[in-house]
Amino acid sequence: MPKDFNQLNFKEKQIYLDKLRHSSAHVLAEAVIKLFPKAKLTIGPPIEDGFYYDFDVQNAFTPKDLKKIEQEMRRIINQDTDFIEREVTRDEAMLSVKDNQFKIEILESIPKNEKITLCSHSNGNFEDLCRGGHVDKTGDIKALKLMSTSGAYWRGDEKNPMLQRIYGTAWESKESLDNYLNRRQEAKKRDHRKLGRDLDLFFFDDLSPASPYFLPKGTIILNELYKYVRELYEKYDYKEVVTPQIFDTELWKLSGHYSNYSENMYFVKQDEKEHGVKPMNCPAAAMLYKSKSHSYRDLPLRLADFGRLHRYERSGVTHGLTRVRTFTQDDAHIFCTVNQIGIEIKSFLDMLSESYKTFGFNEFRLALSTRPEKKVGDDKIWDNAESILKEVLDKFSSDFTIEDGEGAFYGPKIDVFVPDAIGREWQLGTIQLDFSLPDKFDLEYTSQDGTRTNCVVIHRAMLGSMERFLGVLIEHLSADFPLWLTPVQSIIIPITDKHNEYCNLINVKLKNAGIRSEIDKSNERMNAKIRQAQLKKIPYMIIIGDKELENQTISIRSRTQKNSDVISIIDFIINIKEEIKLRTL
RNA sequence: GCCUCGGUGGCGCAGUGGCUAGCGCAGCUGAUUUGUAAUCAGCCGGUCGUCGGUUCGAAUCCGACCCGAGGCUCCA
Repeated sequence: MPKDFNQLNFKEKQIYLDKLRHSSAHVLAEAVIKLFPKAKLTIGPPIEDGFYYDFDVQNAFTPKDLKKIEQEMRRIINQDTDFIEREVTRDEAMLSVKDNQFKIEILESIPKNEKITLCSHSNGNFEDLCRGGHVDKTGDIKALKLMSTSGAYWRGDEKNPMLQRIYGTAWESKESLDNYLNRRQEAKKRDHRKLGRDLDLFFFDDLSPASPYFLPKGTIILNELYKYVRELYEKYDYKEVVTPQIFDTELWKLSGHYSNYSENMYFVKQDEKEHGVKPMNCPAAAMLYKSKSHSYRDLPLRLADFGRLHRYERSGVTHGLTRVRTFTQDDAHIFCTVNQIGIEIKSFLDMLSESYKTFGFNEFRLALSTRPEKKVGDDKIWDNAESILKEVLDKFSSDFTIEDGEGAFYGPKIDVFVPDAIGREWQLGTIQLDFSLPDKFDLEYTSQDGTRTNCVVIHRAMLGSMERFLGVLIEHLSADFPLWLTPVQSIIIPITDKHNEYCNLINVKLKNAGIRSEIDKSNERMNAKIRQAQLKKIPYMIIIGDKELENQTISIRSRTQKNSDVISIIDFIINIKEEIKLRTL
């Protein structure tokens, strides 16, 4: 560690850690070569919190190998030799990697005018083609741990050979490493898959892989989410519709999904005809729009559809609630004129940030994706659309990224990303312009001058997949749901069973007030009941004993506050209803 | 899809060729009637992911398949 590491600012620390991790990757490479002389080196960059190195080897590394490799790395680090970079000619570099097709490929991809450097440590015993950027000595790697192995395709392309990757983490001090490992432990506790089971929210089963079953408690949360979105729809002037689930393949041929998306679709045969289960709502929305003729006066028309979607996802990519094969979205399609695009997008982003704030997602990332190579519509339309999106984004947020060429073939889009507990980012909201759908489905309106004009379609989802949103939300809140969302809002705990009757009375009052309340009449001591309630993350515990019965009061213990308040049932109901209504976080 | 690891009662785990496969939690029954995070006791529950093979004998070894976990363009 540089003496003044703690004096460095955030950016400088990052730069130092990158060097440290990149250096660690070199040490890893040396250790692997020493233990597995036939291994071929490929690339070994620093990543967030660590580094990896991809090797071309016969057999995959086992956990035992990992231990041995780590030991060898320790030895190299203890030797505390200097990292040395030297510039070489292209020919010299080529000679040094002549047996390694991967390095040759890398070398060939380096622009002609760029310098070529080799880096070494261990007194020159190990040398690797490398752009540079190391710590001074191997001994500067103060804390290190190999984390895992995995297969990884060369350059990430599954057509390429698969390499074996080793992930590691490296830090400037032992404390930082411990800190990091602790953080991972904590994040694991927030894993929505675990919490979902523990709190009886949902489960999965082999007979319908990657398809969640929502238990009553999970369903309450989902329904509260729908309810909230519907309230916003009211406010922002959307109309909700319900559309079919399964369509004659004709529709998917018309929409283009049959040729572009069929590998992600489920098909069923009935009456000698092929039908596709919908993976998206848009064709149905288009049919709905077409069911009557429209005037410019009808626009913008915002049609919301919570339709259930099915998408076949490859077996290796599904993940808890965040990547499933069947889900619903708070999906809507906005049919509008070209001139209305800007204002519609602005209004949507307003609604989106209003809702994200309600959930405590104060930091989300916006990404604008622009025209890809394969696209419909001429450049003029795209120029216009992209500049509208940029303009809205500029006004809306100082901080968004532009992903060139990442747009859908039918139009540019803005995606909203939110990180989960372990730092993985998930796309939640999205807003996409579509120049293709109106054309394919003849979505027209009669304009002021009586001519028929194609409208513009905007696809948009705010929370995105409701299932994914719930998954990310569970991790974000550690399942400490705000009162309005939580399945059981209060639990009444009688101290002995002679208090049961009074508890029944309170429960009826709470239920009449629309509060989701339960009584714990189990044959347990109060302490155990409190523990249960805490573990189930129930916001309010109502403790009832002799005192409460006598004074006709209740004792409140909240999940965050041990000390209980003794208040009247009326006051409690007033407070709790206010908290629900305001959707207090 | 591909690579590695894994799959034992509802959940979390132990058990690596040999007696009726264990433990904790949960569930059920009984006793206890207790003031802010676990009362005690008893009972129920498993063809060890599925199918096939090796073996006198398989949860344990081998193969296939299913499911899950961590990864699979953060570039010398």
